[in-house]
Amino acid sequence: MKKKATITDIARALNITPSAVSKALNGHPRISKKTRDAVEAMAAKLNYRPNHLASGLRKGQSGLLGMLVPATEIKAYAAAINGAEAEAEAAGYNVIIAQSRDEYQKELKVFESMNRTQVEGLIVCMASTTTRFEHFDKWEKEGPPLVLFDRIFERGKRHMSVLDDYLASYVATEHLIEQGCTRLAHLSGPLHIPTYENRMRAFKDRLKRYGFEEKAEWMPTSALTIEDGRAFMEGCFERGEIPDGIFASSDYAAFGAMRVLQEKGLKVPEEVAMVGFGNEQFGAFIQPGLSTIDPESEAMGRLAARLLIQQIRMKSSEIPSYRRRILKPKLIVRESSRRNVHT
Amino acid sequence: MKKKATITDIARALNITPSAVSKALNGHPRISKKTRDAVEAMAAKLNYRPNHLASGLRKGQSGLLGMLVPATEIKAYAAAINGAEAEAEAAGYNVIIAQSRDEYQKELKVFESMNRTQVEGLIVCMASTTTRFEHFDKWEKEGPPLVLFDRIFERGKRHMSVLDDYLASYVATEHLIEQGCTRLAHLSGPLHIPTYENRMRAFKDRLKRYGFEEKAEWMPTSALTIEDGRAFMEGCFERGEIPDGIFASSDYAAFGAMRVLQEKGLKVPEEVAMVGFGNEQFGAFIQPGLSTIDPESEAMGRLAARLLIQQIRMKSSEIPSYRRRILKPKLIVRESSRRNVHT
DNA sequence: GTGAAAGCGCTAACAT
DNA sequence: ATGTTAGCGCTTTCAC
Repeated sequence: MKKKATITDIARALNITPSAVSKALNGHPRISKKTRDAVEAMAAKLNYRPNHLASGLRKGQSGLLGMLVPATEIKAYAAAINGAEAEAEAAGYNVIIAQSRDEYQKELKVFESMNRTQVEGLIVCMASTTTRFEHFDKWEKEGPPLVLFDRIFERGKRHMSVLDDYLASYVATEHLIEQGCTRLAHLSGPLHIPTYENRMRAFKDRLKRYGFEEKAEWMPTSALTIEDGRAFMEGCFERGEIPDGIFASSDYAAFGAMRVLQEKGLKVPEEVAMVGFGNEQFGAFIQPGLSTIDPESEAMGRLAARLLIQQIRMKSSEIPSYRRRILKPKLIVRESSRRNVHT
Repeated sequence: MKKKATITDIARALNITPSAVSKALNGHPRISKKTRDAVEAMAAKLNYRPNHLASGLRKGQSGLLGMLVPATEIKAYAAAINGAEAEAEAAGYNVIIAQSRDEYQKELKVFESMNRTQVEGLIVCMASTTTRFEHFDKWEKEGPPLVLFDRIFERGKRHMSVLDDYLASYVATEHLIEQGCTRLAHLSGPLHIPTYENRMRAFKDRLKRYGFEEKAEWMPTSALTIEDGRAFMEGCFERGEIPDGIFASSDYAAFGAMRVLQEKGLKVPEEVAMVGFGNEQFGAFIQPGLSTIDPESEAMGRLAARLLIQQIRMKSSEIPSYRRRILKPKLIVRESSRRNVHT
């Protein structure tokens, strides 16, 4: 591991000054083709690699973007990361990933650490347990640009890249109704997050439209995990009231509920039709295959990164109005909701 | 977004010098408790955040580790990333993740980019298509420390954190034999990667030990995906020879094979017992549940990071002998291989 | 078209 | 115990 070559080394070897080398390397216009070629040749020969720390310090930029997600195992977030990284790479940025595990305290720590690391921007999907937003306010006042994705909150508008959750829920609920379901349940996440609130609202709107009953016990708001799904379904059996259609805001919850149904001997989709959310990999593997909403997460991540990079490149003088990118969900129909009612 | 406070600002406000502030902030011993307290108070008041770029430039370190994996969706790699990040965070490092998509060319690019980004060390799981290793040689000659994990190669020894693949395969194969299987197949990856070679060797050793037949058609070496698994199984049906036990080096391949068996009406595990590899999430969700080898990936990632950080902190003068961490696999028995032969 | 000089924010001798 | 000084590698005016 020998010492690395610097522009000064190149300069010395060529009998010119570091500043000329810097200009040559950066395609500065006022530099002769001859020296530019010489510099490039020498750089290659010395195996020169620009030092990002030095140029970053000088230019006040780190070349780093931060991205905070609840967990990287969740398919939707993994895909969003891939999208954001692709976009970032194209723009010459690296991405630092952090996870909140859906814990507010961890989220705070990540904000701290991202701040220290001098990221030039932050992409955030907030933790489900986050109900205070001072850290966002503070960041926006003092820090570099920030873009929310997937989960958002409304306190003060912000840049965001999100799914059209109302539409997603509309489509999923309509689909269940088309399949002949009339006694519908919706497993939701916390309603203080507009993401889930929007889905719940669309769900209720559909029920109202068709004159179907709205049962509070069939609309739990903390039902995102397999265990939550199981618990919900077991509760239904205890109360002796089983819905004939379930739209869950998470594939995991849908799976948990489905397994209980199967254990109790009910048929999916014939007796209970199901639609999940998130297009997790396992949904295509289980039997019956789980119908689901594909949240277009890769595109969501890509757009979030693009939005962020736009902010960064913008002269900070002219603060732009808050921009949002809203993606269209895609319903994926598999066996768990297909009853072949009409042909 | 106002200007950030620097140590110079703190120094000015306190009428001392930047270097005193620096020392106070870094817990340097020869500084009075009084000034230390004053500095800390002022730092808090001015909302000071250390600039990593500056200190990094000065100290010649970036605080960044690189990690290259084939793909982040694979459970084993996601877990390894989590492990490595936990370890890195504890040591004050951030981790930059990159994916090769199992393509040699992408791997080369990532090496380039990691070099430019001034990472202080690199953790690598090579692409399955990588058969030339010059970039490793070059990195090791010129770059910061490097640790291999999961997949390794033998050309020149290197630091590594790996599973005991021979043992994993031994255990899986023994388990199938215990369940009464005698006509065994093994779906493998490319044998130029010792990871797969070791598994294949253990598999063959077991067959030999028990005097079972070794059929070339039952030991494909490019069988890691769902499609590969399907293709293998379909081939078996075409040839009219079906194994009664399959150990696959990937849960995906196992799943593909299993689905074909089920489509053809064969019972798993009664007619064909199956064990996969990787402990993918879906394995617990499908029916029958897929027995598998848990590669202890999180620990593997953690140990890789620990090994790397040790190298980094070591005086580069004393080059240490190459260290390896070898993890014990865990067999997870689910329904796909459980025949209740004894008991 | 190229050079000289200053400095980004921080740290580490060395001095006092 | 604190200050002085120098410089990490690079970029950027501003001269010439």
